[in-house]
Amino acid sequence: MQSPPPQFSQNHLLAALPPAELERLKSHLELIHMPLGDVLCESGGRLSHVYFPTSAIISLHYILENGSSSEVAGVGNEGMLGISLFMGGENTPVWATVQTAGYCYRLKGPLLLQEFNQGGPLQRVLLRYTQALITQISQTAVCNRHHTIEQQLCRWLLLTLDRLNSQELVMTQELIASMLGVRREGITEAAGKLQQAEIIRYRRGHITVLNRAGLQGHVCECYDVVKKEFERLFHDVKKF
Amino acid sequence: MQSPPPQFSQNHLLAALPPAELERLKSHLELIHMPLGDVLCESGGRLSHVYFPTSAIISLHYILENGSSSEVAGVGNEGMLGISLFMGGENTPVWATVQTAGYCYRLKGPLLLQEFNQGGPLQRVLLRYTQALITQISQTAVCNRHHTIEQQLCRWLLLTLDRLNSQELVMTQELIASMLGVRREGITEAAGKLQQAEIIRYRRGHITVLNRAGLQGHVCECYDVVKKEFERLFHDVKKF
DNA sequence: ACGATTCAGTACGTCAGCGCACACTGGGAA
DNA sequence: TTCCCAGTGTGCGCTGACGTACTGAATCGT
Repeated sequence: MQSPPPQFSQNHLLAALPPAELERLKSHLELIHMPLGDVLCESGGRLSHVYFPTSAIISLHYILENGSSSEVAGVGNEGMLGISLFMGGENTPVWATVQTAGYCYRLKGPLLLQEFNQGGPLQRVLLRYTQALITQISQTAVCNRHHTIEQQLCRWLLLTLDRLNSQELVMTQELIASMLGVRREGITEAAGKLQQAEIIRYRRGHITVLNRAGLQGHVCECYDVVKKEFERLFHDVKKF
Repeated sequence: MQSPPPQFSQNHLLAALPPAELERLKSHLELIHMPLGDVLCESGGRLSHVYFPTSAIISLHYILENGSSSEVAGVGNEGMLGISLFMGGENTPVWATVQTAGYCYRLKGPLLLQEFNQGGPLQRVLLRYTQALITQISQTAVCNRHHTIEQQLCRWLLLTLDRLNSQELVMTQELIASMLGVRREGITEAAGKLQQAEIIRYRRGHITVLNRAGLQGHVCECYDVVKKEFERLFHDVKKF
């Protein structure tokens, strides 16, 4: 993966901060590379930092006693990992793993908390993001109940595409299945249909999206709801 | 419904505030009765107030284009309705309806926002609650994917029981079905099993829980996760 | 007191997704 | 080049939940 050199502004939350605010944080923002599969946080584990992805994608999921699991939300360059640090609980039952290798900026927890408690623009941006995250998780809950695997796969692909600059994602069917909390065979079947429709191409751990509009034709409304909510919440964020 | 005269402290969030803080708010807290089925907020609608239930229970649910829906979380005396007012989005895609008639205290939105922005104990309590709500929604998402209707019914009953002082709830199977986002017949079947096991008794819109421990024997882990997370987050809240 | 209405129970056939088993194959490691 | 195996494609039978339709009974309004 030859990523271009990351810019602070690639992360939408950092980009939403007033220049002076960002400038003040810059010296504390540490750039790190996150390898695929890295576990950033286990259930109940404490995060030492908060992470602002630029090219990496982090998956938030819950794991059940019997070992099965589901992603409840993803975190890419539109967001951040570690809201529990400023929300007050310090940790949560969530697992956070690296779904797509790439870069993040990170900030030490205590420092972020201190900044958050100033109540300035950073606080407003982080709270807005948390609000958007709640929508994403809620929509996932409804989607899990009512929509087919194929629809959910499309949703997941579109959300992931939006976080990448590429049309190709490195991702096995097994991995996607564990994200969505379904069988690997279920993904094989759904992906097969999309492949026949020439919407995607699958090649041993590499998915290439040939026709983004095609995906949008198969996706459930959940994608749009989440997308629009993020736009709504961050469209005018600078005004505050 | 002859509820006992509500006390501020019946709502756990109000109870978690330092006495001085609560005292200051008291004159603005308006007690209102909420009838069953009342719609407090439609998708994208703006709330004029935030609500702190004492005996009422509010259901948060998402409605899909095809009309089907699912509850993503419930709000009883452990919580509040209206987090979007201080999180910054002002509204969300959520619907809020009264699931169990009863009393709430409410506070005008702008006033709450002003208090929240002081950054004091109220802010900390509200953010902690939001964090707990996220856990509840996330667990619902996973539960929707992996657990049977019967398990989910038990979870829902237990969560509802915890918010009431009574062992009897006024609730048709149809209504429960729409909460869980399943068919009414699915609830009939699951409730039938629980009834045969003498765990509950069903009588035209009235459920009586005969054996709470029995419910806990049939419930999935999701109930405990949510319960414990609330306890953890509010156990030491006074310290802050 | 009685009819209307709402609610619970039952019985189909159908289907999406599951669990399991196994066969194939592309591509990296030696 | 060859081997090996992770990743993918299939084919079962099974089951939980769905859609639909209908019955019976309890409660409410008049």
